[in-house]
Amino acid sequence: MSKSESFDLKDFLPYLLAQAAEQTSVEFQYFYKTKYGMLRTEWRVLFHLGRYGSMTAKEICDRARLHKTKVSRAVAALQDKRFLTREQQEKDRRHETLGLTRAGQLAYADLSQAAQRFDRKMVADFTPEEADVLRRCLIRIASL
Amino acid sequence: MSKSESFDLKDFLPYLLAQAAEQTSVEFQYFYKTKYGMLRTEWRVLFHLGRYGSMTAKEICDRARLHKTKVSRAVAALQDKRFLTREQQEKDRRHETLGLTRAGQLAYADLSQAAQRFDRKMVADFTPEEADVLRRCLIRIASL
DNA sequence: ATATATTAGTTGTTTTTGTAACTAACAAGC
DNA sequence: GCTTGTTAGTTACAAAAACAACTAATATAT
Repeated sequence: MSKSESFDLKDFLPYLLAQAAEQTSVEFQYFYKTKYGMLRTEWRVLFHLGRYGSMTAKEICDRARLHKTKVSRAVAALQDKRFLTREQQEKDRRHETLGLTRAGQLAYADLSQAAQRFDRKMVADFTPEEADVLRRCLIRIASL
Repeated sequence: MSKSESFDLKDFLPYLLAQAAEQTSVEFQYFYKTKYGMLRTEWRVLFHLGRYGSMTAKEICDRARLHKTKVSRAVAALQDKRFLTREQQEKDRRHETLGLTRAGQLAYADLSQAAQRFDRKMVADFTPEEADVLRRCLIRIASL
């Protein structure tokens, strides 16, 4: 049997990663999409503001590795939902400081707790060693 | 420090999976997109036909866990590129058997070898044990 | 035999994403 | 000052994905 015949998509890491990511993404969507009508980028932006406090869109782009147009649209959507407010900075009016409203903070608290429970539940399927290896491998791959 | 404050997106498995999948996907795109002008679904369909031989669109849907509209459009695109041909089955004219042309087989050979090299290069960043755990974890997560 | 349900596959419409071009504000060089 | 360049953010348009509705062929039940 030649090498090319024995090779299978099921062994191909990019394929496995895509399938695994898709699977968990669909499951976790229940929390931000069904409950809050958010898109994935919106949840990520909300998370960054909730976790690290007020910051500008640019800072979110850098920290979350998200393109500025995605962030721009997510911010607009979150503002529509009354989850965040913008405030233009006086000394440099190009910057606007983004901050969560009370409703935004509540959504963050709810979602981040759901995320923690979700994560713990996923990890529970593996031994601590496996979970540790998995996490480290993913971090390494993601930061190439 | 409360639990919710110590929790970070960077520790959240669905996030890590998405980032890792995105990263490898972008890299591997060079082969099927830049070289052959294919979309990801097209490459997957091509792969299934190249690897397992002629079959119907439905069989590809089932094996590749792909929605029928995606497969339908990928098949049409691959046909436009002269990579596959369709043949209606006589005993049930709803089915059409899809098969690769010579050009399709060459593209498959090229891409599947590129995939193998890509995979080996990724795995080389890890110990055999790590790679093994990673693969097994991903398979488990993907098949939930 | 004919009405009903299924199945394979396609097409159309709406969302979402990606990319590039744009505006507004500031900074630097001369 | 006034060009030129940069940066933050938005907008507009094109590519792609998601979802629903559709056609055609066959199978099933009465």
